[in-house]
Amino acid sequence: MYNFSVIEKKWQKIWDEKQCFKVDIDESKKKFYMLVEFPYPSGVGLHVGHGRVYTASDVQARFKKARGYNVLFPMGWDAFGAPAEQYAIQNHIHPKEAVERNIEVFKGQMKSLGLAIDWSREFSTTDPEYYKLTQWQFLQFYKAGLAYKAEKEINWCPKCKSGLSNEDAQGGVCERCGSPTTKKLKNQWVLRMSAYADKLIDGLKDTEFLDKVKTAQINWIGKSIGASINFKLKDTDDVLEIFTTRADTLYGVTFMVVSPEHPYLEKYMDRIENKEELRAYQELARSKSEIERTDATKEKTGIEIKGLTAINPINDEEIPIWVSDYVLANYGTGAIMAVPAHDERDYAFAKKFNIPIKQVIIPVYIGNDAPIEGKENTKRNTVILMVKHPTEDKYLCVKYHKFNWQTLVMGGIEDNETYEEAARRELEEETGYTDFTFERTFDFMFREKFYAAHKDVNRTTTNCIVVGHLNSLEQKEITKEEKDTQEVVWVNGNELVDFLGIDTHKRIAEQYFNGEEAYIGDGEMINSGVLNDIDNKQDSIDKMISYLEAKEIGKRTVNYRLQDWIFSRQRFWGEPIPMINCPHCGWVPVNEEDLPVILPNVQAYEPTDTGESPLANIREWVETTCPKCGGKAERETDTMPNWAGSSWYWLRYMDPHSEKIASDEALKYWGQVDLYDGGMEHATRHLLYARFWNIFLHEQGLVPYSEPFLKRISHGMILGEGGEKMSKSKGNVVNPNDMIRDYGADALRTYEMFIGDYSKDAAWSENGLKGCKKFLDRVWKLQTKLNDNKGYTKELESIIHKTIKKVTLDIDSLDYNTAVSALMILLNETDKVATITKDDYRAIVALLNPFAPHITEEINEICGLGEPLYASAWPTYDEAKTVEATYEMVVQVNGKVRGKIEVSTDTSEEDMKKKAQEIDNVKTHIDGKEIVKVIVVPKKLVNIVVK
RNA sequence: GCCUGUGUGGCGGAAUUGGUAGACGCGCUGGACUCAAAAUCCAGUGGUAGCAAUAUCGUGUGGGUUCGAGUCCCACCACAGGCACCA
Repeated sequence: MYNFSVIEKKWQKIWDEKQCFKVDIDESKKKFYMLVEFPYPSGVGLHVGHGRVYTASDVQARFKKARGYNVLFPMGWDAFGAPAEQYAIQNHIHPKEAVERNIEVFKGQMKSLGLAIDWSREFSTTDPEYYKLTQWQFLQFYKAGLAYKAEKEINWCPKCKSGLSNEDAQGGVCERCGSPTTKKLKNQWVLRMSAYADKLIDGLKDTEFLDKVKTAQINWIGKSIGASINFKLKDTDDVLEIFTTRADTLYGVTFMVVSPEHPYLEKYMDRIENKEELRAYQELARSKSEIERTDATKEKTGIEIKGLTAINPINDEEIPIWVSDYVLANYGTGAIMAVPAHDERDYAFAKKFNIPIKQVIIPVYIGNDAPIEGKENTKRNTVILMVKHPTEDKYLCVKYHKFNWQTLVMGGIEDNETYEEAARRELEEETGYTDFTFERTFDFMFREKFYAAHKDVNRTTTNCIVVGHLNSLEQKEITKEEKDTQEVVWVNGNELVDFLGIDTHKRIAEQYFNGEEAYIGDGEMINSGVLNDIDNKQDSIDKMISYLEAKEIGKRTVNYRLQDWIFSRQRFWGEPIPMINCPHCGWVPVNEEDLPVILPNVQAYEPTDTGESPLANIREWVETTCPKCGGKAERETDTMPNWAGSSWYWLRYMDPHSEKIASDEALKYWGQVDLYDGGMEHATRHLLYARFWNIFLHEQGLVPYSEPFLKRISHGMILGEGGEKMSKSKGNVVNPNDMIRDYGADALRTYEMFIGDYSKDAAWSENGLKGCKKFLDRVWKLQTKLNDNKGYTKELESIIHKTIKKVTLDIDSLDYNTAVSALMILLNETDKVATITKDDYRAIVALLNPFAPHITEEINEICGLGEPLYASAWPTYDEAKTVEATYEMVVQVNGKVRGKIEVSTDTSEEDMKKKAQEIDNVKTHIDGKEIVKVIVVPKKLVNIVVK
């Protein structure tokens, strides 16, 4: 047979020595920039999952190269940050050494996979020449006013002893170690990313990111349009500013809520009567982890502030102020107007603390008998009664004889009557019961529009639901008229919903048993002054905001969930932030010609307990002179987050030895990344940071494109044989080195492409890998079948053209698995012929080359099939020749397959119909039946419809 | 709770976008070669009934549209991922 290990090493050496994949700017060719996320060189080496991603990128790169593109396919190392540092701490070596060692391992593994990488462009984010430019770019942010130092409540990981950005603390969990994060007040460098929120949303239009990636970004940015409204603080000159998307509900405000961190609490502490209680609550909130605090399912907590109230600017009502941690300090203004009737959270809070609920939007339902157009409409206020039986779990209903209605007791409210009075009167009139105890009314009323058949008019009722119970079943005599029209029925609680015949009454029963909910839907405005009678949300919001703006008590405002980027880390292994703190001049940037600020050698690089970077202990490094006044000054000791180096690395590949980010020529030629492959976990971190960074560079005139990446795809994971995630503890980790040793890189690559849909997870199967090895062995063995004929073998011609077409289109659309399968089909066809030509063989190895580059080059060379494949053009196909002379025509009767027949491809529709009906089995299904119609799909099928 | 996805043989997965469901591979069964095993090669392989031709059921569940539905529409179920008190 053949020794794949020898062949693979041979070709890897040739590619290296001849620099086959080294690229330069070539204006005569179209460029293609294939980028795959560069790895953190950790100590464990590559995973078979990496193998899948790098192979797919490599297939793409080799394919595009063969198609005539000038392909940039680079690789580098994202070596600052946690993985390298942790490896170093655990193994007691300097991170720099650890990184060098790990890079060697990674690079060796990539080479043994046979990747067509241009290694002349390799760099590491930890190279001083590279991080010099990272620091330089930070200074550009600083000079543009987009980097600032601020005392901020930030996410803090107690285990890593470092601050984290919002993106690094998603879900209240540290991105590095998984511990729950807390909040800490720290002086931090921050990048003003929030100012780019709209640009980050708009820019997505110019990209071809996967929809789920776009959605994730848009959700993370969390744009919401609303209004900010100023509530006067009573007896002060201050206003409490709030943000709301529901300005339409301003009349429904019954309390305010501020976050425990709100500055007014400190400012007015002297006036607050329940200081002790407030302090205790603030302390409680602070001590909680972010997960505990933001758990939406937990019960709401809070306290009312005594001695401080607000004034509703729309109606001058005095409104109590509460403190609760369900209001977040870092969103909006850290304060809200609470409208319990129309917000779930406010409703839950009001219910718990017995705060009044004021409905300002009333839902409108169309009754079971819809209003009839043209009939007179009358309006009525009504009460509907939920009356409980004195001793049993039964509820009072009435059954109307005439109209077959089954309802709760109900009736109109007369002038000057309270709900309770109306309820008592109706109860007595309709049922004779008098011994009634009133409990409450529902929080929400509703309107119903319907046709009242008994009066022949349309009605609009405004309904209040009264809840109470009877103490005894004593009944007064009721009028004959009432008796004749209806009958009193007691219905069991569990049968009530089914018993009631009207949707609105069913709903009442459901709400009675399950509890009411805040009404957040559309409806008609009530109790709302200037807004009354508007019947939809959006109009109400618009009208209210215009009104507020006219009166200068509020304005239209946009709010974002996206926060500024916390850019300081209290770690050793990162880019030093090139800033100097001078007692006279304040923060002064390091002179650009003094860059890079080199990361010094230290004895201890473990994080400190003081919340300071380990760099702070190196006095000779910290102590420096002020670039401005020359006096004594100190360096910033915090370092950059590990996302800094990855926020511009794709630009560096374009020209990795430039003094600048890259030369203008290179930036212009390579432009945007055409295809960027990476994990979904970066959709809202790296991808957002990188886009922000690039948009900024573009605005500074430093790069030609605003959006860095044209197309972003994401790949599925490789799972263990059982379908679970590979992990050491499960013992199901597959080491790519072992697979390469046992089956060869070509087999591993082919299998990883064949394993399944590239965008989806797939379970590893060593038998599957063996199958692909077998396939390559069979391709190898075709050598024995070579003849001296020219061109394609006649019997194979059509399938070869078809396969070229299929593989070409499939690689273009990233359907690698079906491309491999098409090649397997082609191979199976070659088994059916006695001998093949060199041209047949050349086509097969050329198509297979991106997947299995070593073995195909070897076959190509020893059989003398042509130029080396790495330097050859992709095979072409003739569309006309992809069509075969005959096809199998399918015949259906009533949509069921009843026969198949081989016919010539140029058979006319008439002949198709005729031939279809000649098939014996078709005849048996249509004999004696009437043919209704015959459907013909050219070159495919005939369907005979019979009755 | 909300937003994305995804549900197809024993397994990984195909299906030209409404036209033969299960391509291709794995596994399994039988056979050839071998003293034997491995490797290799050949044949078969969704369920049920049948010697067979063939019939019938079958793409998470239940409805619907259509000559024809894995594919389209409605409702539901399950799983995965993301977000989650964002006012």
